[in-house]
Amino acid sequence: MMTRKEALVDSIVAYLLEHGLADLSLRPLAAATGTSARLLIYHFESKEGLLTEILEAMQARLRQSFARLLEPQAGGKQPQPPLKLLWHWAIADANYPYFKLLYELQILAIQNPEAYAQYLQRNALNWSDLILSIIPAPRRDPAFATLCGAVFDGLFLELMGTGDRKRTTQALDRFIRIVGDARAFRADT
Amino acid sequence: MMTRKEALVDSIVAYLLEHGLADLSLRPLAAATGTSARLLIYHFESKEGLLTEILEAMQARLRQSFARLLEPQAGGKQPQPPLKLLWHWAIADANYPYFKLLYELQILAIQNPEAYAQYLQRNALNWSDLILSIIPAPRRDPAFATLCGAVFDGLFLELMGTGDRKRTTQALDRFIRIVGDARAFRADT
DNA sequence: CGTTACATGTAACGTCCGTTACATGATGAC
DNA sequence: GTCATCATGTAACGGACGTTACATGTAACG
Repeated sequence: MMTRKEALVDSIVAYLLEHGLADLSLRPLAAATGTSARLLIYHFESKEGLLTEILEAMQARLRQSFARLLEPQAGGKQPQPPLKLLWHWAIADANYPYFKLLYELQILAIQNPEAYAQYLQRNALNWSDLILSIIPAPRRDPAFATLCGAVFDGLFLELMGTGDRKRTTQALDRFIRIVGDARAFRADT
Repeated sequence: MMTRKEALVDSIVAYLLEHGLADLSLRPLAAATGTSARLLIYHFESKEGLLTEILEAMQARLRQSFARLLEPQAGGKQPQPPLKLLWHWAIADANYPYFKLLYELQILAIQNPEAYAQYLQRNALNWSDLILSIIPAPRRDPAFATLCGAVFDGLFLELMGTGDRKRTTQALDRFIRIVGDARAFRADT
């Protein structure tokens, strides 16, 4: 059975995913989620507490989704390059809005750390570590890991700006092919 | 001779570069630039007008700086890969804050187009076109151009988050080397 | 000197913000 | 049935917001 608050968290998550963080304000949020500013404070102590809880809930959902991504690899699927696997997971309809929000948080924290950095610590997906972990060991040096993370971030940014899934995905494929072709990574050198 | 307003624009640009866009408010801005909210409205009509003018001024400065970057290539410098040239220009102390702000604007416009997209149109550096234009013609296909733009954006994002000029620059060098090595781009295939 | 245009100060308007005080339903325990 | 606990509604607080009304200073021009 779902408590009132859990249902509320669901609505708030949905609202934040749609409207972003920067202009969040309690009364419109309350109206959109069928409650009142009074009750938001009652359940979450403060706006800051609300954001903390909601961002934690989001992070938990993303982690769950990520775990689900890794499961079926035991099955007989043809193996995809890890970067491509990660990409299609991130741009899937179910996960895309979460990433959008986390990128917004990242930028807000850069420009206004006093206000937003506190949420970032809790919500560091630790993206670079995650990407590093899926890179085959022989290539696991800092420069290449940073590059892979940047390709991912940059393509996602481009996707958010243009909505062009096809072109961004092709660009990722190109990257993967170039890396595969590069002399520095081929066995015969 | 500098009019009062031109001097004011300078101060406001400096303030915005330091504090970002998302939480801009007239009274603190006025206090920091030695004027009053009353006068800001007087000179710029409205907050929206102020942002429009200031962002235009920023864009003009960046364009000037970019023009200065291209000039000395007539001289006897050793040619750098275009991406690397662009990168060192963008992360130079004088330009870095402008890029930071433009990335913030980009993200804000993605999450809240009603409020911010209007500024984006005027301030589209037309990044992808710019990057496309510096790519040698034989490689000028959409996927590769998108990839180069993404590498740039992603590395800049990483730089903003971590401040690690060295690692991000090394990652760019790695990208350039990988591209140079890739079979798909070598003459002997 | 008077006029005109630009520049500036003071104070307020109405609105929204996060938050709180206070009262009151609902629900289950004893 | 009473009592405690959770939940909720109404209304307001003090403050910040963008903006405006109104008066005043300043300076160049006739």
